[in-house]
Amino acid sequence: MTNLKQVAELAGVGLGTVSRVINNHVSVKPTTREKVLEAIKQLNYVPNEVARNFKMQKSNLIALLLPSIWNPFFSELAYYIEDELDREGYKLILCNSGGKPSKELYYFDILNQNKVAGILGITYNDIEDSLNNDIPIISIDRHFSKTVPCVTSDNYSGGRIAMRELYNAGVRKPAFIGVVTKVFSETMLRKQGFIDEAAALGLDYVVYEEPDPLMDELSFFNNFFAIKEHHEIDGVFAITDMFAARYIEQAQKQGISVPDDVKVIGYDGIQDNTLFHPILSTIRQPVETMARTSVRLLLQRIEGVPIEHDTYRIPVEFRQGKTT
Amino acid sequence: MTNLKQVAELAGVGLGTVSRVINNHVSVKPTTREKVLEAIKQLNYVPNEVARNFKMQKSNLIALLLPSIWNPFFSELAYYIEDELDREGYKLILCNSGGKPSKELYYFDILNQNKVAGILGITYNDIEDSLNNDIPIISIDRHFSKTVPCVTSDNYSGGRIAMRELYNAGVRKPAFIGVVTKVFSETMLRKQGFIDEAAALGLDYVVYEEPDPLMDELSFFNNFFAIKEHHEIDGVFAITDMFAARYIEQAQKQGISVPDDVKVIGYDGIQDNTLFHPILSTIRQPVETMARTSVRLLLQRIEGVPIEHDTYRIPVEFRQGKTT
DNA sequence: AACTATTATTGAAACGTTTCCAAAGTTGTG
DNA sequence: CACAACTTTGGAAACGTTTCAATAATAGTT
Repeated sequence: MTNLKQVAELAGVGLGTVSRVINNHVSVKPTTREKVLEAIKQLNYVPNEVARNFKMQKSNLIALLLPSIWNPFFSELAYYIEDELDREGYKLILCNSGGKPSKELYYFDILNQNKVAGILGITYNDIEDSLNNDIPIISIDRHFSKTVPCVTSDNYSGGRIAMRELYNAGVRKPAFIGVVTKVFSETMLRKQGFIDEAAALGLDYVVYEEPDPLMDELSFFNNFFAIKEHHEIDGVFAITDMFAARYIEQAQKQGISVPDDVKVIGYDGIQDNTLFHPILSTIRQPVETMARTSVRLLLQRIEGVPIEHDTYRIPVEFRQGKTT
Repeated sequence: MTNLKQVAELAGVGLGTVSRVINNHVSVKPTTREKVLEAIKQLNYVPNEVARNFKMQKSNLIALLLPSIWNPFFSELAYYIEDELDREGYKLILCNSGGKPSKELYYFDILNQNKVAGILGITYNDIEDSLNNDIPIISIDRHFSKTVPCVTSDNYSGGRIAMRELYNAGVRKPAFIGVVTKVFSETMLRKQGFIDEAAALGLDYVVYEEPDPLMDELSFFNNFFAIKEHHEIDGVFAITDMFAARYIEQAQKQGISVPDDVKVIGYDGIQDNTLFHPILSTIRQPVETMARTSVRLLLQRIEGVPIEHDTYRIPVEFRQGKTT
């Protein structure tokens, strides 16, 4: 591998000059620049990013820490994040935490050691304490602390809209289903929106949440359908599209027809839901906007520009499918 | 940030000794090791990975270069790859090429500059020339050259099994649909398996491929259904599950019922196809095995262990859905 | 031409590791 | 106790870049 020194020698200039040419610093005479460029081309020189990162004591790596890339919502998010990062010259490190606290902590350590430039975190657990203030973080969908800005969709409005749409579709005994999320999680607001709207409409409603976020879905629905009252439900707002899809799958096994017996609305608006049976009505999160906003804010942080708000809520919209 | 030197000073030993303790080299007296460990703990020292990578002239980063993480098949693959890499102490860099040659080349350059330890590539284009032999590569689903091992599912058998299953379901006028892939692509064998099996069964068959791999699906199906002969088809083998799903969606708009009028089989076995309407019959690729095999081979390469075969074909299986 | 102000260039030092040679310490043997 | 053989340790050198203080070159002014 050729290095700076070899280029400098061939071009007959000093190390610093080559460095300035590469980094487009101003004060270098056009004729000198030419010589250097020529030498670079001739030697087929490419700067060693690793050495550069080392010297600068920072890398051009941004980590995306999420529960599982396998989840279609996260993979869409990751797609746009990677795209935006690439435009800005950053590379994306992907970390699947499985939603486990230990894995989340583990990755924070690793990323710290690797001096990543920043972290985009979609975390499930309270990891405040282990936050290293050296590394800028932007959180998606969860509140860490005042010092970590959070990007999220407007979950509360989403919850209200969902309930309103169920109502418009004739639902009078609605249920919210999901997994319990921590108090500081933004997704909790979906439930709150649902509750407030149901109350405003004067409806009797059910909230059923699985306390263990890692419990498998089969047991969840077994428990759910074991409760007699749950068979009177005529509308379901599920915390995510995938959860809604699982509900529909299980409901059909119980002889419940969607949308005839029960109307269903999900949350996310994942791409494939047009392929689901039946096409799922949902609250669409503006994934692309969320992704790009998160990246922008993170880069702003990295560059030391102060960030105005501590929470950025992006508006959602209802997308009509065949389940309402 | 504390560094080696500070630890050495506190422990009252030399630089080399601390380094040897950290890297678990043998020749260090137990009492000395204790002292060092104590100092490390006291100073809360963590080794600077960036400096380490620099000194060693290699990083612990592996790049995964694929068309789009948004695609559910690739996101499943990425999930298992990340898992396997993490076990081995490597980090995953994610690169979406969009299947564009320019982007693939671009990423090869970038990754080269960043001295990644290895690359897992799912590429669409002929990028042989730009391969830098310094970086070990394992290819998934495409053949580069003899020097780049390829991990793939048994596409040929998959094609034959698909055709056989269509036949068993009563199909007599089958079609293969997909996008044209390069000669060196393994996925081409799906078509070949289909053709050979159809021929062996003495059937009349149709092969319809879109020449532009980046054309949008809507135009593809418009073109497809515009051909009269295509309305006589009673069975479809699609090159991927997503493609099959799109076919079903479009066919229904044409008033064609699946599986009554046309039986359909996809390829991949993506997780969500149980949520599709109707549940898709498919040839399931053993994604997890493929992912872990690829990683193992790549690490083997990185460590300089020679690799036995130039192609690893993992067996597939038919998974019955409701479309056959 | 002499001097000043400005612009362009040089190369040593530093970043935090690992490696390696030389030196010091330890143990065993006759 | 002297010497050999082995084990353990110290610290300089090196990795490829950026930066910065010092120096050289050039342009501008009188």
